[in-house]
Amino acid sequence: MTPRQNRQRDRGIPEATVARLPVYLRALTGLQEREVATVSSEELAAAAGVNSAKLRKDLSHLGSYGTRGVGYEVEYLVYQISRELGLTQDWVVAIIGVGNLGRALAGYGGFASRGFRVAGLLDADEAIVGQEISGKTVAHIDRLEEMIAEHGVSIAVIATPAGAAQGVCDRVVASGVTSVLNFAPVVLSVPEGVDVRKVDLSIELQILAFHEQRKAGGPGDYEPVAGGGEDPPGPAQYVEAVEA
Amino acid sequence: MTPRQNRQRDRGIPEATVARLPVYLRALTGLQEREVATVSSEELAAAAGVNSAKLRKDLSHLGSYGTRGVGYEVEYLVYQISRELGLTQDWVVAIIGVGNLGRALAGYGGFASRGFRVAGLLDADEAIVGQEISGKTVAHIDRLEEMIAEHGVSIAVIATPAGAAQGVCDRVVASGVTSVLNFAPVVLSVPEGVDVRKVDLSIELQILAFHEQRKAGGPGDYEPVAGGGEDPPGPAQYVEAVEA
DNA sequence: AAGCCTTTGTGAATACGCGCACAAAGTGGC
DNA sequence: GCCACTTTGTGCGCGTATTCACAAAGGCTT
Repeated sequence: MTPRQNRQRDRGIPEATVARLPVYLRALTGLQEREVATVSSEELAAAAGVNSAKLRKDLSHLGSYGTRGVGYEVEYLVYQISRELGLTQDWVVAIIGVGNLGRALAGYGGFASRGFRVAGLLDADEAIVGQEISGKTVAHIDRLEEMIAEHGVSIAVIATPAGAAQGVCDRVVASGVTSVLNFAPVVLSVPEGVDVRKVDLSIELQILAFHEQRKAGGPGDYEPVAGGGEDPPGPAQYVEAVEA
Repeated sequence: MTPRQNRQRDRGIPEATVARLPVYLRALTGLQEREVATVSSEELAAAAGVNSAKLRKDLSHLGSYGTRGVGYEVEYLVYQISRELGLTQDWVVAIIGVGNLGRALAGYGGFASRGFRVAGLLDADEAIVGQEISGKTVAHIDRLEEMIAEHGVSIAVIATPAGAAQGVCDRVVASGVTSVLNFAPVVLSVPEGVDVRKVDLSIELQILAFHEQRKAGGPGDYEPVAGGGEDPPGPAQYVEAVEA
């Protein structure tokens, strides 16, 4: 991802900071529910699982919203972060692909609670079209463009099989959508100016497996290839290992 | 040190590299299906959506597996990456929390296809216990420790409501699990040596909203203080703070 | 075998993110 | 009003990640 030129003022909030703001926000709303009025960077950092200096630096990118000697006013900070993240306005979301995952997403409470409104569910499978899921009727994918225009969809959630994802992506982008959340296990290619974020369960598991393996002693406890001397194993031999 | 550290199965593979290896692996298996025998770093990088120099450097951490002037042999590279990630062995997974998301996870094909075996599904809800989901019968959460020990679970997937997640996490960690994939919207605290990865749909959407908002002109070009249209949360206090 | 062409592997430069440590700023007590 | 105490905001150094650019290495052709 390119560090896009951010000409807007001094609003160059680091990407790493942006990624943490939602975490802070969640911790803060938790405090709000417990009616805590103010919180120190130390406390909030602990709740968010980060270093307190990092938290202060992150917040300093939004402005100077703390009070030295006291801390941050919870409610005020919630509002500032929400505004920075764009959560003070509503975002219209379309979920494309109503398989197991799409269904789970449609029923996910975390959407509505933060200003994300699911305008519609779409699928190509005639057997699914027409079904009612979480209070919404599944529409046919043919009506994708229509729905995007009609409801003003600005974020598309792609939960289709891998093979259909790029095609769907092209269509939503052609319809003017510039933000895509992709659950399909493919790398989507999009034109400049379109943001894609990817969630991939399989990749997360593989990363965990790597660390788990390392804890257990790393790869090559056994040498998987004969003649494991100093040279890298030749290409011819591993095939047996793989197919064995 | 010689430029070629033979057997540089250096445990110091950068985290950023590890996170990309599964992406390369997926691109490679795609090539395998199309029966492509060799691939250049340029082509593979394009398929994985990264810079080719980065790809080469990533692969160089695993060893010197390419041929200059030719590229990488697809099948060989698939094997090497799989081995490095620990996918040449089976990993036993337990899914805790069988709501919408847990159900979707249970049926997710990406698990089984990479050596992840779902040993069991667990839930606290008596109405769900006993149901059959994707060929597995849901067990009661009381049998968590028993199941972990019996099946040798090494990765726990937590898909419970937020409130239950930390408790479940403590229990799986106490049972010896050292890798956790957390879907619950909470920050889990775990002892040293336990890896936690988090997937949070809501956070991803919020990050997209931030960028979407910025594309549209950024937050609060005008001061979003009282009278500005929306009702900011909370009474009068922070309004003063804004203007002060 | 020699030369040309392609592509890898990597040194070097740059950018970025993190966390320490501390001065500045504000609060509360007396 | 002054002082002691708390906590923010940030300068700075360090380590990691990314990208460029090129020499080395291999194959292919003649």
